This record gives sequence, C-alpha cells and structure tokens, in this order.
Amino acid sequence: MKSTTTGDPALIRRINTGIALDAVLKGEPLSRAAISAGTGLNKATVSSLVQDLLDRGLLTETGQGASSGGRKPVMLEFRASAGCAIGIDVGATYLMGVRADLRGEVLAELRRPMEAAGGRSVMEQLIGFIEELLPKQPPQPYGVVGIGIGLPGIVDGAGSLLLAPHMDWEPTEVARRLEERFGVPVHADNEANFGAQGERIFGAAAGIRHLVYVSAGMGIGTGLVLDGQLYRGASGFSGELGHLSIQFDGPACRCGNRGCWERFASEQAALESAAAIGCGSLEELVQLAEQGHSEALRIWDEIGSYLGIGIATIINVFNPEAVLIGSRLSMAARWLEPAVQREVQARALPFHRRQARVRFAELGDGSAVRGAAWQAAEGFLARVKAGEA
Amino acid sequence: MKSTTTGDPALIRRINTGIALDAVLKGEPLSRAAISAGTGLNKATVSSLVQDLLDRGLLTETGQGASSGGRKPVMLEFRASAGCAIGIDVGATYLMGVRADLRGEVLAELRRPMEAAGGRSVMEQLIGFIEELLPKQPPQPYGVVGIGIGLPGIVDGAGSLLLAPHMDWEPTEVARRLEERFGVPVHADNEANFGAQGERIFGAAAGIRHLVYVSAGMGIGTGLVLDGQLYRGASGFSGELGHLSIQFDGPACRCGNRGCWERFASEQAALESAAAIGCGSLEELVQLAEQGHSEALRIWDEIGSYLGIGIATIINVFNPEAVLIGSRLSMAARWLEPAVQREVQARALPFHRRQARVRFAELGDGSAVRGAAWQAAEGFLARVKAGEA
DNA sequence: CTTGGTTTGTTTAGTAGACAAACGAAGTTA
DNA sequence: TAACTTCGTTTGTCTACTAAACAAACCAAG
Repeated sequence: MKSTTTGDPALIRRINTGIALDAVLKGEPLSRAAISAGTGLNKATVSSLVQDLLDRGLLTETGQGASSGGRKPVMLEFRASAGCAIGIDVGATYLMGVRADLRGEVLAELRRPMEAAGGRSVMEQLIGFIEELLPKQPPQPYGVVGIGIGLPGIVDGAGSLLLAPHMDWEPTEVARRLEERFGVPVHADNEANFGAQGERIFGAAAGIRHLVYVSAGMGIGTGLVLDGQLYRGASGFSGELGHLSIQFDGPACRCGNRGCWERFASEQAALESAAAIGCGSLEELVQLAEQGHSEALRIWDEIGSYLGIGIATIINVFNPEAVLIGSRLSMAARWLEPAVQREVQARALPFHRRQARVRFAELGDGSAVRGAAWQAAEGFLARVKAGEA
Repeated sequence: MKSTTTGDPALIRRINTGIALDAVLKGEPLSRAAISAGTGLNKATVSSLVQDLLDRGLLTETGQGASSGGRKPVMLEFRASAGCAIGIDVGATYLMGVRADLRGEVLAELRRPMEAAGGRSVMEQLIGFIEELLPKQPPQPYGVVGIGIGLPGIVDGAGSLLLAPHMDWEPTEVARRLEERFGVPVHADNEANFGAQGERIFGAAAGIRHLVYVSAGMGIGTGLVLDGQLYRGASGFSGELGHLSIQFDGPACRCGNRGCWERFASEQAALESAAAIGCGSLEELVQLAEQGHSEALRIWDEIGSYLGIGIATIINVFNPEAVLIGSRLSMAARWLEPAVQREVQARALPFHRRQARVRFAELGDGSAVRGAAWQAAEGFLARVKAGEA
C-alpha cells in the first residue's frame, strides 16, 4: 500500500532529466552551459544528463553556436523525429487524422466521410483509417509513441465511449481495444477536450492556464483547462456545458432538464431557424448572410446572442482567461461575433469580464486532431520523464 | 531564472519527511516499522526521519504498542500541540473565531456581533478580536503558526478584499495588514471557500475530492474544491455562482445580468416572499413552517425548488461528488430538502446525478471558521514539508 | 602572431542521503 | 528454557549531485 512515490536517487535523476529536457524544449537551440545557467543545475550534472538524452536519441547536437567571447557552444535540439504520434478526430459524419512528430507538428493528414450506415462498423473504419496514417518506415528509435482519439460524446476516465448522442455507436471500450490492436498507449477523450488542448498549444490560446473551449457543432461540447490542466469531473468525464440551463422554465430537452443552452445556440438550433427560410445547411446560411439576406443575418445574430448568454455564465462561473468558440459554428464567426460580444459585455461580472477574452478558434476544425496528436506525444514525454521510456 | 526546484539530496529528504509525516497523520498511532511497511521507505531511513521530526517537536513517542509476536513497537503520534492556529469568520453582522491545534481541533471559541456603524472600523474590531483569541502562553515550540480569515466578499489571490456587497467595507489588503500586525502567515479568502474546506475535512464531505459548497446566506457564495484543491479562477478569486443565470430573460440583477440564481434562492429571496405574510426573519419563517403554516411551507418549497434548479446546473457543469448547502438557509434543511432533491432528480444528467450527493452542511454556521483554522495549520505543515519550518 | 582573458564542457574528489544486511534488544510461543 | 519474531539501530555500499580544477577553443588587443 505505497502511499506516494518515495524519494530516492533515481527520483532525483528523473526530476533533473525532466528539467533539462524541458529547458531544451522551451529554449532550443540551447548549449549545455545555457541549460546549466537557466536551470540552476551544475554544469557537470547537465553534461551527464545531456549525454543520457543523446544516447536515448531524444536530443541531437546541431553544430556550434556563436561565441560570446570564448569557446563556441555546442547547440542541442530536441529530436522531434525520434518518434511520431497519431491524432484522430472522430466526427459524427467524418474521420479526420494527422501523423505528427514528437513536438506535435503535422507530418501527414487524412480526412474522409464516414461510410453510410449498413457498411463497416465505426470501429472497423477507425482501425482502417489509423492503419493508413501509420508511417511506412517507423521513425527511430521510438516508432509510433501513442494515439490520441477525440470522440463526439461522453468518454470516461478509461477512454471508453459511454454515450454518443449524434451517431449510431454503442458504448465501446475504444482506448482498450485500440491499445490491444496497435500495442501503443491510446488516449481517448471527448473531442472538445482535445480541441481545448490544440488551441492552447498551437492556436489562439497559447500559454493560457484557464481556458474554456466551446465546441459548437450539432450539440455543444466543452473542454475545460483549469490551472493548466484538463478538468475531468469526479467520474472522469468532463462537464456537459451544452446542458447548462439558461432558462429554467424553457423548453424541455431530451436530457430531462429544461432550457438547455444547446437548444438555443447549436448548429441544430441554427438549422431549425433556417428551415423557415428554406435553407438546409450551415454553409448555405453563411452564403445567404454574405449576400446580405436580412433574415439570415437575423438568425446569426440570434444564435450569437444565445452563445453570448451562455458564455457570460461560463465566465462568471469559471473566471477563465479565455473562452474560445470552435467547431462548425466558427465558420460564421464574422456574423456571430458582434452579438456574442454584446451579450458578454452586458452580462458577465465586471471583475471577470475584464479578465476574459472571447474569441473564435484559430485552428478551425483542426483544433481537436492537433490536440489529440499533441496529447499522445506529450504522454510519451511524460513517460520519458517518469523513467518509463 | 530558475525554472523549477532542481532535484538534489535535500529535496529527497524533504519529500520523504513529508511522506513519513503524512503516514503518521493518517494512521496514528504508528510505529517506525509500520511507517516503513506502509510507505515503502527503508527502516533505517524511517528511523532517521523520525528522529528529525522528534527533535523538531512535531512527533512524540507515546509508549509501547501491542506486540505481534516479537519486540513491542514504540508508538508515534503527531504533536498537534506543538503550535496553534487561529480561524476567523467575518460575517456581515458578526465576528466568529476559534483557536485550534495543528490538527484543526478547536481549543477555544469566541463570537460577537459586529459593532454598530460609527464605532471602530471593521479592521480595528478584527484586530482586537484576534488578540483576544491568541493564547496567553504560546505553545512550544512553534507558537501561533498562522491565521485564516474568511471574508464575506470577493477576495483576490493576495488576500485582499475587493468587494463586500453586504457590508460597509472599503477594499482592504486584509492579509498583508494582519501579517504585518501579527508577524505570522495570514490566509484570507472568501468565506465559502473556507466553508468548503471545513466540511471536507471535518464535516459532511470527508475525503471528497470534487466538492461544491453552496453558502446560501443573504446572497449565494460558493466554494469549489476541484481535484482535491480549492479552485480560484484566473484572477485568483473564485467563481461567483450566485450570479449564475438560471433565466436569461428574467429580472435584472444589480450585477448587470438577468435571472441570477441568488435572486431566486437566497435569504433575501425568502424574506421578500415572507414579507407578504407579515413575516420578517428566517427564524420566524422556520417557526411558521413548524406550526404547519401552509403559505410558509409553500415559500420554503419554492426556495428549495430554485436551490435545486441551480444545483442541477452546477452538477451538470462540474460533475462533483457532493454538493453541500451551508450557511443561514441550512437552518430550514427539513423543509427545503424535498424540493431540492426533486428538482435535482428531474434536471441533472443521469450520468452525473448518480455520482453526486446533495446534502446540507454538518458543521452548520461553523464550517468557515473550522476551515479557516485548518487552512492556517495546513499552511504550516506545508511549510514544514517544504523545508521552511 | 603572440598573449591574456573568457567561455565551454569534462574530469576528479567530496558529500548527502537512501538502501541492504547484519545485529542486539525485547517479546512470544512451545 | 529454547526457538522464533519483531523492532529499531548500526554499518557499509551505492547513486547522483556539487564544487573546483582543468583542457580546449575562441576572441581581441597589442
């Protein structure tokens, strides 16, 4: 019944290995001397740690840097090509995936529509899709270090999909089954959680520690980054902010509650309004707005208002630094934004409003795949630092 | 520009000291051999660590335990009397305080109404109140190790009161000024945050890692414990769940938003309804309910419904293990509870509902003082483990 | 083109602290 | 009483960090 990891010399080594590696990741290219100065570790210690990391193929020497009056430093860089990570976004109607290096930079990309019902199961399609993304020649020495899978539904802490409201998918142990199939760690999580990570690392929320990512698609999903890390509730799956009620006596939702936010502010809500003017898709509604169609503009303004109303509540509750709106609805950012900002200005508490920026996602519909791939790579680095790889 | 604490033998020593101390705190009385077995630390290491802690007065040997077939073990206990901590709850109309030992157990208690306007300032009263709580003979060897102050308003990360809606108090650097005055660390925070801690450690939420504490008084304040620790938003002050909107087109609130929860479910809301039946205080309204007064029962049911509506949203958003209702309204727990549970059952998502328990606070109006004192003591222990004391 | 000062990175010696094993003291059971 | 357990300490070994010394590499000024 070990309570915590007990401290011994090996722990020191692991800690310092992590510190050195992080230093290079943040400030590359970097010399041994610079690492020592930046971290407080002794020069000798840094030399030893760097030698280990070179031997493990995680760093490379990339030649000499500029002298600052004495011997030229040997510059070190992280070897992002020592392995690769796979990131997948499973949408209700599409599959999207990337192969990325250990830094999360995209090496290959693939997307395709989901096959019509009656054909192969979603799981079979997913496995085939991943196989196509795998590298022909596995990178040395680590090969594929992990797979991240964003799913459109409720996912528990073990990476099992429990509920997928907008698609035909039974509860499935996605992570476990893929781990068995491919023999590498699999991180399965809600697509919005990965979207939040993607934007935080590569997109509009760089370096932000308190972030709410609103994935406005058919329904509304959310990814919460609190204090720099993904928040999962007590059960391991994240808050369902789509079912935040904004009107306690409003229309009943299939979840049992009344006046749920996603009934007012999702793609579905937009399509319902759009039907009245004979318009059947978001793309069409965007086009009408571009042509100045007044009713279309009114619909976007209305959806934007409701988005803003919910976001104001989110700001009051979480006091985040940023709220990012992503997924399908972000294609109409231009027409939604004024209404969103108007409601947030009017409704959020002054103290919190001053802090929070409300923006649209920068990576568009790519936030989730990028985040998923990054998570897989990051998991590998965490294992390295923990001495498991 | 040191990035992190670098790993060296002293760090290991601190880590292991913390592990040993925690083992005793959780399982006392405990022998050295039992600590070794329970933590995985070597017997020799434990002996050395325990000797240090004995020398520092943090542990005592309390005689021999029962043999299990060999030499009798020497039992060790945490010396909670090595210092003491002060906890204060500043209410809008009262002051309440305790002196506690290092485990947070109450040694002395004091409460008094706030002086009428025109007399001494709140700060002056507070300082005098603390002075009365200080021990005549400071406990050896650490004396007063810290002060925790729960405040009825928005408090930032530095312990400054920014806004106190229900009382006459300018923005004040409470923590800094008291630290200067008393020369010990001061933790100032929102009263609801300490209430959450109090219930988590000593009350109805023992050991729960995801907790929302709803302090239902004149307004509604909340304390959020996420993943075992207090959540403070980006600005350092906690979410204002009282201004969670439950009806986007509802009545305007002074905060600028519409349909704020605390307009429906606070003491103030209850009093507004009660005025119609000529009733002027919560206590009176409780009494009427006890006598079976039907209109009074209806009012409690209504307030309970609104409480439940907000709590259902909170459950959907945070997916906590427990929601605790504390402060003044908890005196009517008996009449509120059915309505609260009814709405939560009807509105919270099935997945989350199964997880979350909704209860009333166990420590009554004492949650916050207890939590404040515990926080001060805990801060001391954290400093011990960090090697600063 | 030499000389002096600087910077980089390695080598060497010393130290803190954990662990394993052996041991004496104190108990229990047969 | 003898044999076996358990507790806690002592002793020696090992790991990994630090400080200091050092060699190599480099710049710049005379």
